[in-house]
Amino acid sequence: MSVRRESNTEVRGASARARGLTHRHPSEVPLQDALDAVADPVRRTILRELAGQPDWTRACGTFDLPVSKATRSHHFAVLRAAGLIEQRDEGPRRFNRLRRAEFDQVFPGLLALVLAERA
Amino acid sequence: MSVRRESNTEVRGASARARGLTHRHPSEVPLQDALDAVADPVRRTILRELAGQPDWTRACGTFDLPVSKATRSHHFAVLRAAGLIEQRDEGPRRFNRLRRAEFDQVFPGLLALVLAERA
DNA sequence: TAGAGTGTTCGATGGAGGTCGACCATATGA
DNA sequence: TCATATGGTCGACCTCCATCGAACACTCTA
Repeated sequence: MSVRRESNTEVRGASARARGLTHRHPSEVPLQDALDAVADPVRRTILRELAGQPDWTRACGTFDLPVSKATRSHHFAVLRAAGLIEQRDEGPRRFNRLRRAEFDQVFPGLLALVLAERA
Repeated sequence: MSVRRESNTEVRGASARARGLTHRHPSEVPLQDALDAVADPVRRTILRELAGQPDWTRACGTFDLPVSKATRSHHFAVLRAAGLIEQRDEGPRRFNRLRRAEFDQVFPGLLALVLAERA
């Protein structure tokens, strides 16, 4: 019998993993960081795939990317730091959401260029 | 007496230097190149300075940049290849013009973000 | 509690590109 | 023809970052 066992779904309070998740609102992101984030082709692929489906339906591992697991994780961290995506843990998986409106308000047109890219 | 001496102002036909000038219309520029061009802070400084004054009034050497002559020349070549500027020789000097409308038509909003940057 | 699945961290590596000094090319004017 | 000024080219260097394998951390289920 453990003390203070809340629930296995972690409804209340962040899990140990989620606590390490540092998000950044687009309004706190320098243009330099936004451009750097968007200048990488792998990251643009992530953004486009993410835009093609509803929020919170894509875990990090479900993206079709030509890189290793470690590199993939790195790219998601960059996108998070650039205010381009939001992440939420659900069990062992980490689901993603494109911060479309927020990002577009700070950097109007930039995300649209990425999503319109035929690649 | 040289044969076929046109004029010293090179009104007709390009000068030897100008002939080596390879321009690229924004419509032929991949998004990757546009983003790479704009992701460099020195190049953004050039674009902002250029936007602050009328076309064809700024020679390459008149920009206040924290880099050497060689590096400066490199940056102008990148901007030219990205369809962001147009260059024209006038005597020994090379004058610049921001391709604002053309670029904005292909990459709407991108240049505006750069010019709005407070830096 | 053991195992499987998902994702991160760490250290190392390789390549791309920004940077420079030196030299070269062109244009103007004395 | 020479001197000066502007700008480009070349080769070398160096830093940053994308990349990887391996090990680790967390979550769920048996």
